[in-house]
Amino acid sequence: MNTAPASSAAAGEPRWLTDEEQRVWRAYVDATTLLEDHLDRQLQRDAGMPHVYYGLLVKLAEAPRRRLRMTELAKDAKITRSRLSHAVARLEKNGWVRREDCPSDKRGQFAVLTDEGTDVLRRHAPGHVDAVRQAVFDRLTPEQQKSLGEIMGIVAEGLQPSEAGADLPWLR
Amino acid sequence: MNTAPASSAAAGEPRWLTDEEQRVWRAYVDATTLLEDHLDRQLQRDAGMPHVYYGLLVKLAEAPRRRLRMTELAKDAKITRSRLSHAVARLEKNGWVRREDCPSDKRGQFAVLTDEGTDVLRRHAPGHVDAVRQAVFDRLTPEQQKSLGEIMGIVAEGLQPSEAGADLPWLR
DNA sequence: AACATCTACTTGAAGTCTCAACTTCCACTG
DNA sequence: CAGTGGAAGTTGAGACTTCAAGTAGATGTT
Repeated sequence: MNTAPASSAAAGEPRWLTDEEQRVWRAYVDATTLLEDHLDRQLQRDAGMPHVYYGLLVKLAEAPRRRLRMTELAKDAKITRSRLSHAVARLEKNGWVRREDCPSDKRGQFAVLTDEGTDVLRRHAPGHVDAVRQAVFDRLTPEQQKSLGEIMGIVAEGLQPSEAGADLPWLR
Repeated sequence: MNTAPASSAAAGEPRWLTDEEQRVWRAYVDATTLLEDHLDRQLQRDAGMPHVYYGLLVKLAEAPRRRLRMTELAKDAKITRSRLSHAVARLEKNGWVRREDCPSDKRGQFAVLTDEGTDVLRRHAPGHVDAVRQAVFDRLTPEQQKSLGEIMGIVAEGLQPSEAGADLPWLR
C-alpha cells in the first residue's frame, strides 16, 4: 500500500519549509555565500591563495612534524582526495608544501609544510584572523557564539561520511 | 605614538582566537563545507545542476512574471555579475532560462524562467527540501533554528556590499 | 552637440573543482 | 605464491569561478 513514509522525498506530499524555516535557510545561504566569498577574496589578495588552501596549510602546521598523509589531510579538511591532489600540486609549485614518500606504505604520500609555507602562514594569519573576527565574532554575543558552535557541530556530525568504525581501522 | 588599536591586523599583537572560538570556527567551516558539498552533489545527481544554479531558478520563479534584471538577480543571489553571466549562459543552453531585452534600458537584460525551467524546479524541489531538512532542520531544536536564523542574519548583514562603511574602520 | 563618466552586461583566459578512470601497492584467501 | 579485492593517490577532461578588460548604452556637464 505504501502510504506516507515520514521523511522521504519519494513520498506524495513533500514537507515544504515553513515561512520561518525559509527565512532561516535563506539567511544561512546568504551568510555562507558572502562569508566564503569575502574570505576567499581577502586571502587571495593578501596571501595569494583561496581559503581552502590556507586551511590546508593550517592543518599541516598543527600536525606532528608538519606532515600528514594525503588521505588524512583530505579527511581533516573535508574535501575529496582528488581535490587535495590538485591543491597540493599547486601549493608545491608555490614552494609551500612538498611531497614525501611514506616508508611504511609505498602507495602513501605525506604532504609536508615547508619553511616557506610556515612563513607564509605566519605572515598572513593575523590578517585572516582579523577578517574572521570582523565578519563573525565581533558581531555575535558570547551566547550566540556558543550556539553557533553547537549548531554547526550538529550539522557537521550529521554529514560526516560514515563515521562508524572509520576512526578505528585497527578493529577490522 | 600609535599604540595598540584594538581590531586591526596591521597592529602589533593580533587578537588570536581563543580555544573556544577556534572550536566554533572550525565547526562552522566543517559544517558549511560538508553541507554545500552535500547539496551540490544531491542536486547535480538529481537535477543536473549545482546548488547555486538551483538557487537562481528559485529566485526567478518567485519574481513577478518570472523574470529579473541580471544585476538584480546577481544581487539577490549574492554572486558577481560575471558569474551570473556564465551561469545564465549555461542555464539557457539547458532551456531553463531565456534572456530578454529590457525595453526601457537597451543595456539591460532580463533573465526569464522558461516553462521547462519551472518544470525542472517543480520536479526537483521536493528532493532538495528533503535534503535540507535531513541535514539541518530535522537535527535542530526550534530554539536552535531560531538562533541560527538570527546569527546568520547578523553575519550576512555585516558583509552586504550595500551597507558600506559606517560600521567598521577599513584601515588597509 | 561634445565630452567624460558611470552603469549593465559580456568575454576570454587562467585557476579551481568534480567525476570517472587509472596505476600502484597492500592484505587476504586458497 | 597466484589471485582477488580493496586502499592510496593521481590524472585529464569538462564544468564552474574569478579577474581584468571589453562593448555599448545611459547620464551629466559644459
